[in-house]
Amino acid sequence: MTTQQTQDYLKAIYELASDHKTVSTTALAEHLFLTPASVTGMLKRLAVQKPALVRYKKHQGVQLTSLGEKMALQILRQHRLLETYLVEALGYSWDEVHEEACRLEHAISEQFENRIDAVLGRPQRDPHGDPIPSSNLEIPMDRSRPLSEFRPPQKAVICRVNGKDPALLRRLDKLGMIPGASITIVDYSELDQVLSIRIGTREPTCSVGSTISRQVLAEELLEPPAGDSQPS
Amino acid sequence: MTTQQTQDYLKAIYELASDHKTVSTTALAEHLFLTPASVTGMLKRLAVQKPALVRYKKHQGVQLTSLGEKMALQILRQHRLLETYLVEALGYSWDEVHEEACRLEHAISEQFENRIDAVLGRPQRDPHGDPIPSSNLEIPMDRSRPLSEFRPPQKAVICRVNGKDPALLRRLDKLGMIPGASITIVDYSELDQVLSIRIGTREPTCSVGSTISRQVLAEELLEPPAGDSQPS
DNA sequence: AAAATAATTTAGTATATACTAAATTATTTA
DNA sequence: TAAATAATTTAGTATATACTAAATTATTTT
Ligand SMILES: [Mn+2]
Ligand SMILES: [Mn+2]
Ligand SMILES: [Mn+2]
Ligand SMILES: [Mn+2]
Repeated sequence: MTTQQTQDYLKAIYELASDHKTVSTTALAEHLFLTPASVTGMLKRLAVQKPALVRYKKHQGVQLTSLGEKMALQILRQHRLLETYLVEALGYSWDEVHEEACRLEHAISEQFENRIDAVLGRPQRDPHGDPIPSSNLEIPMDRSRPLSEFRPPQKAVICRVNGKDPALLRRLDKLGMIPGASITIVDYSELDQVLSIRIGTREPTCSVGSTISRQVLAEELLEPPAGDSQPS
Repeated sequence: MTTQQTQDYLKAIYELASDHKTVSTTALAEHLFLTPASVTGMLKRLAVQKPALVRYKKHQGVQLTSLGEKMALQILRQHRLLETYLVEALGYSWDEVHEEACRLEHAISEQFENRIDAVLGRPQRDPHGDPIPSSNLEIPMDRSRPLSEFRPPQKAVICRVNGKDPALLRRLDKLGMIPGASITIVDYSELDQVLSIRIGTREPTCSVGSTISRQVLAEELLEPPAGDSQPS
């Protein structure tokens, strides 16, 4: 049987390994709120078991094997479906779902997964805009970038929010910086990296430091060179 | 923190101790599919921890302390609310819910409990007719008896079904022997303890052995001595 | 009540997972 | 490149929980 710990480790490795980069012991330890020593121990176990879930060589970080990645995607699917269900069906707010989903994801059956997927109408994104792996574990990659890389006068659409800190999420919700929102970068201060952003057509604009702007991902909206038709 | 094991032990002790009788090591072991030796070990731990969850003396079985009973009722509430939710909101059948609920009950938060309780309209009974402890952990006791104790020509209303064996539950469902059904005992065979029962006004009657009749609880329906008004 | 049987406990072991402190290896700085 | 710093691993320990085999205690039969 695959334990809760195993599942959370695999998920964490997947999340930290953008593309297929190697993940360091320390990064994992921080993400999971464990000591590096504990992580080393666990990684060895994951690497040694048959079939192996990770590739691990001392001092060189870990990677998921393809089985490990499958399992990570499966649990990620469960996590994100659950988050979506909690919001859509049970009235949770988006800052309350992470913890609950992180416990439930280890307890639900395939049947449960299928039922909530069906009730929700096979959603593609969770409340934070993160893509939900399909039932055959395919996951669409978008070309979003952190808001911190945008500069005036770019326009963009917010597409997802990293990080699960409830305070951050509540703040973003209050500002209206939620997935789907259209924004315009109106100013940037080099000195303190504060971005001034117009959300929709709202006034006044709001200002966010890099702590926030690094956590919010957006896709650039290219201004049509001429004409006034709606962009598709 | 109180672990999943602790919660399942407490629930099992509660369920096996009808009234407040003492529960034997062996009975617990059977109920939990563990060896008696393992149970002894766990009971010692539960008895010794501060505050104690059970009272335990060698060779004399266990009882819940009042804290242990509170915790058992809390987890029982979660179990039964979940079972109800799975049936009502997610389309499970009553033979599919036990296992799922027995995993989920350890993973949900108070918030989750409150939400499903609200969505369901504060149900009093789970799909098997078992009473759901209220949020302040009060549980109504009914005066139902096993069907095996009934004799012709008694009439009764089925009020709950013990046991979680899916095969039994599917059988009962097919027969129409579900909580709420009115029945009449039409025959009893001393030799093999088979009861013939009319369910509602259905024909033909059905016959059940003691394996089934011991698991089905019913409340006797006293025939009004005269008149044809509806009994309240 | 002795013998037989059943129930229960003890002793010793195993696994998964976490921790701390110390040792080692890798990377950066001077 | 040597020293300083950072990252990682090793070694040793702890906890919760389960198991098996053997020992003990309780109950039932003769
Ligand atoms: Mn988790
Ligand atoms: Mn999410
Ligand atoms: Mn359970
Ligand atoms: Mn039930």
